Amino acid sequence: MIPRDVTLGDIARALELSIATVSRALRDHPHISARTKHRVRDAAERVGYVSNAAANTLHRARSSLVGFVVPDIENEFYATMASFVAARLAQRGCQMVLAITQDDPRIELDHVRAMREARAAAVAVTLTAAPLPETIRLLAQFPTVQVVRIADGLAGRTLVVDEEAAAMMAMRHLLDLGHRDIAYIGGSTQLSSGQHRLAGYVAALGKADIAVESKYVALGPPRASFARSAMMQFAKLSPRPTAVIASGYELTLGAAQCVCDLRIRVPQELSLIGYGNARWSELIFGGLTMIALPVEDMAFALAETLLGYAPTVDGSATSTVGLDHCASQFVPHLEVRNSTSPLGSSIGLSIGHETTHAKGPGRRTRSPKLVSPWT
Amino acid sequence: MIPRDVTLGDIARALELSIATVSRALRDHPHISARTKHRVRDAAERVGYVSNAAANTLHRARSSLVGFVVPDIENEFYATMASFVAARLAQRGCQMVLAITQDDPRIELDHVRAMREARAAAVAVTLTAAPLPETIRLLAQFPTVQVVRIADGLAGRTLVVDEEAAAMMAMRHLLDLGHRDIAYIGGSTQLSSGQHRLAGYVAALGKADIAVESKYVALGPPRASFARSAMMQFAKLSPRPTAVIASGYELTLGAAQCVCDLRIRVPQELSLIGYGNARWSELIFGGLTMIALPVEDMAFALAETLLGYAPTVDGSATSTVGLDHCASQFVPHLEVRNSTSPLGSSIGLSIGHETTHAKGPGRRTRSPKLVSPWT
DNA sequence: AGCGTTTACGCAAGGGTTTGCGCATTGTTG
DNA sequence: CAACAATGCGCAAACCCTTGCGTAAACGCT
Repeated sequence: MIPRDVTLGDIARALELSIATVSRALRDHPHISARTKHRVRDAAERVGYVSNAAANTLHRARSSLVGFVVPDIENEFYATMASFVAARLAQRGCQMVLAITQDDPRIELDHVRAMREARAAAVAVTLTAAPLPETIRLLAQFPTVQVVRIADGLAGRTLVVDEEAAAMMAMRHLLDLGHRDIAYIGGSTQLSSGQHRLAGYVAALGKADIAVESKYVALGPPRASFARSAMMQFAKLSPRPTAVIASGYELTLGAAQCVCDLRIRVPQELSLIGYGNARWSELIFGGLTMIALPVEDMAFALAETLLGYAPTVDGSATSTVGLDHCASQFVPHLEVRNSTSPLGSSIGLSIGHETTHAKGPGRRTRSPKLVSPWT
Repeated sequence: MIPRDVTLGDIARALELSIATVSRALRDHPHISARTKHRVRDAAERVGYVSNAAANTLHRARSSLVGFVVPDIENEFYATMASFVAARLAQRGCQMVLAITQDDPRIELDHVRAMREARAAAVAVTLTAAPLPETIRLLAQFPTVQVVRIADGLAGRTLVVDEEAAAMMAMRHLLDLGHRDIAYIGGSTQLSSGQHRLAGYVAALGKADIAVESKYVALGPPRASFARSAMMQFAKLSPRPTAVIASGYELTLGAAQCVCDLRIRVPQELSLIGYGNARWSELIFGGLTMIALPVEDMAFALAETLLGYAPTVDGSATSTVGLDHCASQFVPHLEVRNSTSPLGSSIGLSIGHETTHAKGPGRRTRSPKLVSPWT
């Protein structure tokens, strides 16, 4: 710990070789004899040599770090993405550094600056609603890929979701079930994602010739607390909505909390659709119908893209191959479960509405058995 | 992007100053005139200078990076910890780099090695069940703090939970409710945490003069899938357990999944206690009784400890102050909700068992209102 | 023997920053 | 007025590694 780190020089001295030779031996340079390589590696192992990443970074003016800037790691979507991407990058000798902005532009800037200082090889970002100009300026200085949310004025690849289609899909499902009074809880329209999701909601209503009632639309920060209070408002409305779409992870959580607090029976009294890839979605309300994102595909695409930008450490050619396979725009699908039912069907759990756009196998959608096999 | 990064030298040349002066001006060194400082800062701003972290790290032989090695970021406990710690560290100019091991010792080693190469200032780890010797050797080379799980043979601070007390607390709750056939799903006893939790289970049974039935104990990898199959096994038992404790985040998730799949009614047919800080715990089964950890306290302690090791960037004295306030061993508490009920009370939701060890205000424990205010 | 080629290694530059020390210039005191 | 402190700044070393180029030996060939 306190003892100075062992350097190439130390090994060189011990073996009476030059630093250059030691360096090359460790990097498996062709022009070094097998015997020397062996001696060097052996010595390195013995003295516990560990290369100095800083010196490397300094030399080649860029590090092998890759940044991932997310608003919130407790959101399972980002957690999964981060997890997956980090694993993939690690395989190729890149470290992912995760930055959490809490949707605060100041914090965001600090993180981006830090990545810049670290000479990160590339960075993936899900920007805050109103990024500071400085943030954009800094981001422009390295290969950037924007995830989910996109800001204009920033070049580079983008990985987005067809939010509008997603929202329309959910709406279509509800409309098919006969719902007309459908409320919507969404993130701020300053977010590109929030904007498009709302657009989908509006478009779907338009198509069905239903007017958009502003009292049925709640837009705000993507926090559970906001969704909770929005839901409370809906509960007080006179022609009460018969269905609600919460279009965000936190928003879904908040809406669910409120529903639980108020002991609203789902789907008998209210059909509810959530958004995101929460693992708990199948556990509540006998299964919460969700707008689900293809996280794995997206994570794969993101990882490959980032690897394309990163310095190829192990010499393997920059495999841009994967990039062609994966799209830039991903389409979500609706996981129909039991939190949505035909309007007016107050007869316990509803059945027969699995004919919709659900792509995945419906096996996890539970049938309305009443007798538990447990007893 | 391609244009070479601007360096101190560039600024120096432009201003006809020496590099040293520019450096000092930016770091607010006392022996530089205000005028010069201003000129330098102005120029730096204008040309978009951003300091080279690698050069710094190289110079002072240690970076301002702090590592956090966790098994799984989708576990809300670690997500919250990471989130909190990262925020705190960022305030002090440290970057946290998150490493996810997936409980794989190989991956763990890779990450730890990378942190070593990056000359991280300190690292917090939640080790895998069987860390590679090399991993331990590397960890010994910097200030380490072990979180939740501890391995012997590794010095440094530890941040643990009184797992045994936690398990006993949960058991006590169930025993008080009249349960005798209590099953237990736990993580591998190779994990210090798994070991102590199990010890608590066993001890509580011993105190109550109940023999430990091996068929009621399932130990395995801390994965939801394991808990799920363990739960399946329990369901097949002849004297079926009337209560189950799942002692881990993933394990709780898995157990809950199984319960949902099997349509077991909770708490009427089975009392269930989970473990961790899942935000969804209040949403399922009308509220899942949980062994909850004081995450925030722990995160605070961790952050302060790490800051104590980190180089004080902004010159502020290494505030080891916080450290005295916070313990090394944290005591969990039981959040009693509605997934546990007295044995034999098949009368819907149970009431009146809020007299137990629940520390927090019981306000979120829902009363058995049957009529929803919604309708 | 002479020549070209391959193999094995060393020299030294360069990359950006920090910092101890030295050198002026200006201001202060005996 | 001399001695002295304070102020403001530059020189150069050090941090560790990579890599282009140079050198020297060994080898195969005519």
